[in-house]
Amino acid sequence: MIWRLPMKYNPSAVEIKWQKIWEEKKLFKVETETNKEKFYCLEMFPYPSGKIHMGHVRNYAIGDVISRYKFMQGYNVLHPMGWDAFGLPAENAAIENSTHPAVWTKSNIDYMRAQLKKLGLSYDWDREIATCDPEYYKWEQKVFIEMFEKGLIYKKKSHLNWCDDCNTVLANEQVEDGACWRCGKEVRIKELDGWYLKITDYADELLEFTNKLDGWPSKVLTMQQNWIGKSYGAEINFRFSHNNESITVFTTRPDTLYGATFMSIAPEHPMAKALLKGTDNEKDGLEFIDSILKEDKVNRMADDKEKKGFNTGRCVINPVTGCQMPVFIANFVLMDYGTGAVMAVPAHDQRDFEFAKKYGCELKIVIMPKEEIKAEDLTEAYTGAGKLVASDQFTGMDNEPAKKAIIEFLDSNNIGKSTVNFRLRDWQISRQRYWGSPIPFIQCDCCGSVPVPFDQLPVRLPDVDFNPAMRGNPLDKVESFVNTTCPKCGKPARRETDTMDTFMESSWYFLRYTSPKCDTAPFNKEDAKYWMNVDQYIGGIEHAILHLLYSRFYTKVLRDLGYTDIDEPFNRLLTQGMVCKETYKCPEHGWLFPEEAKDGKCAKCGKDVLIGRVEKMSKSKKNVIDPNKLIETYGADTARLFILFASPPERELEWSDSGVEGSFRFLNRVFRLIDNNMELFKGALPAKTEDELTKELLFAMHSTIKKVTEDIERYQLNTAVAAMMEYVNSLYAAEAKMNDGNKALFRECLTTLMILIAPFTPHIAEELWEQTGQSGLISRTGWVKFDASMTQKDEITVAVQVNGKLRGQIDIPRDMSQDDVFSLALSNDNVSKYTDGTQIIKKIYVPNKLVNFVVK
RNA sequence: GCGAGUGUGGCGGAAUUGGUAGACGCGCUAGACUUAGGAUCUAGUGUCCUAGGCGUGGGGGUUCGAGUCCCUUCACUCGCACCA
Repeated sequence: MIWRLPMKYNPSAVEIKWQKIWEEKKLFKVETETNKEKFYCLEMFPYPSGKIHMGHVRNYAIGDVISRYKFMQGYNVLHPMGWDAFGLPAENAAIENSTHPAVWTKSNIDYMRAQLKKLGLSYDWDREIATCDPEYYKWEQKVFIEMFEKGLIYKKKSHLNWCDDCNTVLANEQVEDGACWRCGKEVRIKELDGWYLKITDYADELLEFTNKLDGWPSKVLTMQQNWIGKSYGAEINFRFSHNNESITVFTTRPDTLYGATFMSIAPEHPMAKALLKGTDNEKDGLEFIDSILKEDKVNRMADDKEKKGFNTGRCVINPVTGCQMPVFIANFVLMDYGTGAVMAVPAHDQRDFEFAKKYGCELKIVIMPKEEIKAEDLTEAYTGAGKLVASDQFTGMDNEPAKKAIIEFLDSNNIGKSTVNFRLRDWQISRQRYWGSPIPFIQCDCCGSVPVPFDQLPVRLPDVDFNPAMRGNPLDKVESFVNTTCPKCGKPARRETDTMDTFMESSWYFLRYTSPKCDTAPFNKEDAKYWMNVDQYIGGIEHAILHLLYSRFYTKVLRDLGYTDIDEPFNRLLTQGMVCKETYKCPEHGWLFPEEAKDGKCAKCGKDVLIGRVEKMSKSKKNVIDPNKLIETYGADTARLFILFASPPERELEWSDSGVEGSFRFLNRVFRLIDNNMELFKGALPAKTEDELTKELLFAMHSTIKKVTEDIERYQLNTAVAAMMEYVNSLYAAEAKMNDGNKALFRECLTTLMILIAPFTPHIAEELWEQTGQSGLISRTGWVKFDASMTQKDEITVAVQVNGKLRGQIDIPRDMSQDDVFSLALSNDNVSKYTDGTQIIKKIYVPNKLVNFVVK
């Protein structure tokens, strides 16, 4: 802790002063009429949870450097901020505190906006949006109806987690040990209606474009590719032996069809109960289905879950072998992948193998590897490549070409066909919750689901009194909201009370920013055309799948509805790493806040504190640093600088209090350096003369500009900061040697320093700019350019190696001829020690860098 | 299990194209200034038996030359996970 603040640099006064000036001058308000090239820099907007945390600070500090840098480079920069304002926490807080979610949300937004302003971020606050604003969700509702009309939305029943007491659907993560997280009631699976968006219609395009998003981290693209999960295979029909019906399976291994000895279907499969009808075991079978469906989804999908099945007593006929295959209902078969039924090939699929061992099913080898295997010797399924055996006319074929051949055979006999399957499922957007955008539909007994006419949008959330006794969806109980008339037939009808998943709002907010006040459409087409795409998007890796995939999908939908021409919203994506910190634990009091663990003793009991692992900052582990306190102590500039310097943006950042102090020290050094030389900025300076120092200063200045510029371009902000620190060190060294002839140059070096630090620590830069009497604001000053010729030294030190080992260094004039370099190198005392009496068989010269003699 | 990533001093991290490993910062050591120093400044700081050797998780390879490329192995992190 600093126990005496340095004399002149007073961050809190400086920061408040400049934040006020920027705001008054509307410095970052977007220009509308301009010839400048545009740059759209966007950070993921926050959920207004109450206050900003360090993850936000890191996200926005990175975005701010990029925006301010682009701004100084002369781009017309769009750098907006807003609020992902719908969602569960607001509603839970409302119920708990008997306040309306809108009130809670608004006060959080006001508080967090003030916090962001304290960080000195260059947002155009005139474009601020909050997604709970009816002027925002109105357009979402309109687009929703248009999607419906285009066949991209449907309603379907499916099996979901349900709590009887709360009367609502629960997400998987809201089920704890099979019970409701809020009331503790046992959760059951219920078949329920929900609204779905047909994201699967876009699966192929979403997948294909992952190959074109070269500004995205490959990690995110790989995750999305896996999520979409395209696989090629076949659909094959199997006839039942007891009636004329058939059942279809999906398989990626049609080459193993001759080895299929039984079949497994999902408990939810529509045929499951029908199959049991009339069998001896009907009652047991139905009980088995119920017992599986009763389990919550998390449990059922658990890692080490034992495979369980029930033999229905029915059989299908293998279409190529004619064999009878018993049909099992099995707990591990998923209804929402493929067809919900699989042909089981126990010799060549590990799951089927385990299942067959347990229930005594036949194993039949049809793929033979080079080293022969026998069914009775198998301890696990053989899933590798090989030649087909016991497969009629396909016997002897390699299994890969056999896949195609068997599909062709099935196709020509109307038994099956080649098909593509996706892991991606349609997007279920129904939430039985209040605090979300109402789904603009009316349920009519005669007409079904009828969209609300456009002129009646938005469907606003009705006013509700919240209190702790509330259960279920508040909307269901608002008669005036629910009871309406059918827009089609005029008869009494019920309004839809499901609201939309909040990922809907975040799927298009970046488009709304381009014309946030547009009242005739979701956004103005021309404005979107000018601003899109987002040139740089920055956010957490946790959104790699959901938000980023939904946004890509929604953008394509808007394109197909005629709203835009763009295929993809985000050109470049930067996923910043987590902010982590050491954890502290007291043997008696558990997790401790950093301030409770000072000097290694628990503040409550004095016991020794256990220092735990470095983990992501979280309230539960108490390893958090409050941005407010940080800014109070050191100022926003120090907070920003430390965060940018400590780690490259994509990687984890480990919090370090002494690192923060180091950054604070650096800003003091900058302030003092310029303050010490204030007289250089007052009046005329002597004419320039050239000496050694001139060369050094020119080199330092131009190479630092080059390094900082190039590092910002490639988003290596930590090394950009390091370069500025190095520059300041060299300026201090030069200051001691300064004479009249290079005062003017030194002044130029200082001016350059202010400009270079401006995107990183804008307040101190602005203050020094003013104190040194420069005109205008530094935030509006052009970025500095470097002269490449100045970044090269005339005298260069070249490393001399003998057999790859460093033996000496020589100073040469730049671009000396190769032969001269060799002879100079050989004349070096230490080098000649290793070359004398040997035969030089090879000489290597990397110009201006390195010499290597290979000797024998 | 599948996929991706990471591994460099006491610590956070540099090394952009295969070319002097350890920039910059933290910490530490010594000194200066000082009533004092947790401020500031100066010098030093990978390691060892200090000629020189050894050093980027381990082993092997390619190369005049490898933190960087290839093979192999270990450890950790993240994502997905009965996806047929």
